[in-house]
Amino acid sequence: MLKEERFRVILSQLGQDHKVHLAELSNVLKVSEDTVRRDIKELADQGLLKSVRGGAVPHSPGPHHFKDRVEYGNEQKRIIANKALRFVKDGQVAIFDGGTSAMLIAQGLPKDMHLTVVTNSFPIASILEEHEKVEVLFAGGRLLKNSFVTIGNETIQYFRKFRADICFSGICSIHPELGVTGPDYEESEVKRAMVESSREIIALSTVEKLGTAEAYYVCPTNQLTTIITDQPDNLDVFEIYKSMGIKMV
Amino acid sequence: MLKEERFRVILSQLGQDHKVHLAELSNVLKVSEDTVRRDIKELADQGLLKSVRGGAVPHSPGPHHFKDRVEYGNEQKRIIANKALRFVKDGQVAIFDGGTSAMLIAQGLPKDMHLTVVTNSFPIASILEEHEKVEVLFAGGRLLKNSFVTIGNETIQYFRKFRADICFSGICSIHPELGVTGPDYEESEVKRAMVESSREIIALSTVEKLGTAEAYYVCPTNQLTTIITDQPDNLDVFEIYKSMGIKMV
DNA sequence: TTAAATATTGCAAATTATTGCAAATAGTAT
DNA sequence: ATACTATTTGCAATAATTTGCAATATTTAA
Repeated sequence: MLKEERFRVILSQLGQDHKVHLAELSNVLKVSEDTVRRDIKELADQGLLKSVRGGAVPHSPGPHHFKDRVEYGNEQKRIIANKALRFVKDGQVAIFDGGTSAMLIAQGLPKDMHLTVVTNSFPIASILEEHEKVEVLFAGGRLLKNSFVTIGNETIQYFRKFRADICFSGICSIHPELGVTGPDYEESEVKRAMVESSREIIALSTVEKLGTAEAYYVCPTNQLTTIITDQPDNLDVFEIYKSMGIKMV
Repeated sequence: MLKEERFRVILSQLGQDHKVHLAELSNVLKVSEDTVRRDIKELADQGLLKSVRGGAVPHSPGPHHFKDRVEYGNEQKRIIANKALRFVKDGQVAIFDGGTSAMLIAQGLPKDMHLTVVTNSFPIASILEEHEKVEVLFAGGRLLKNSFVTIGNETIQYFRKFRADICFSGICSIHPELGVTGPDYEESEVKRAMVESSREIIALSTVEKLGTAEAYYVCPTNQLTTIITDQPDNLDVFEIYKSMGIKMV
């Protein structure tokens, strides 16, 4: 088999799956992983792909570039996302935060739903590319590289300009008296801006986070409209929140 | 068997399989591998195919759906990017626009260079993820989905907040009297904001774009500091720009 | 932190290219 | 047809490239 044939296979699979693995290619092409590695290096030098540990990804970041970073395996979050989808209605303005839960919601949105989404998350913007009727308004700011979200004062100011119908905010700690809190100062500040810019606030959490608190304050608990967890809606721990007028799902 | 007949067979098989192997052809054509090699060399000289180790592949290689990626390897733009890299200095604040030229520059930046990059392009932000010492400030705004850049008033306002050292702006039309112009209204507006926020402005263009004009105005030509093209710096057409105090590279 | 997975490097074997050359072939003018 | 020349072909020696392997780093995940 010619080297060029291997190149074709590699690029072709990359075009299809948006990623290739060394071991897999080694099997398919019947050559050693070393050779595949060398092939990938050569293609990378030509700018045709980007070599990464264990394989390669497309070099020009297309629609799927950020999506592929997500772990979709988490069943809890998937349950939460499915529950959350019921709350979005056609024509709304929605704020999505940068967590993986919100990402799964975006992923699950009907392709023909008309929506305006305000977000500070590259992955979410990337996912919504395929949703033709969704207009994406992206919050500028300083880029947090590992998580691909923007933060900082600019981001906050951007969210403040909106009055959204609904806001999906990922897992923070929620405590009846201590309020909603998060582990990172700047991200918590951004979350507050999101929450304060929205009429309806859907908190996405797991039961373990209920009744706990962390260092940085986001908002009072009674500001939440709904708390979505991965559990049935009739747990005892939910009572205190229900009594505060929060819908538990 | 005539040489021409062999040529026919080779090209025919190439059209069918997108590849030919020396050993295989040697069998089919009943001639030595050396002869096949020489045949292929001759066809390659005529530009009818591309000779590779062990055989040959079509001259414009690869399936068509990779055209966009192949365009990435565009030699012209690579030349331009290499020239442009000399202008970036450690510690600067740089504005990058959303074109592929600017993308190639970002890609070529030394991994250890300390830099602040302001951009409205997802791909550029993504490329710069690996550059640990580069801080990325991302301009918010309405997301243009197909090209993954933000545009609109918000984007413009974001750029206006900066006073950058250097700005890399991709191919627009450049005319001595009519100024710098572009084919899209909103993108041209954003480009203007970028240009007006920077001390030094490096225009990335090809010689064909020089002396032409399009519908939407970006800035006066003499506002440009440098024009980088894929050609040597001593062309006659460059004189008019040099006389305006613009550095031609 | 350790343990596992992946990368890098150097190297020898296998494959393919290149070169020079002599024999075979084809073309041409007598 | 013959002699002559130019081209083509196959072969052999040599050079270059590619490939897989093993030993050694390096990175990642737990």
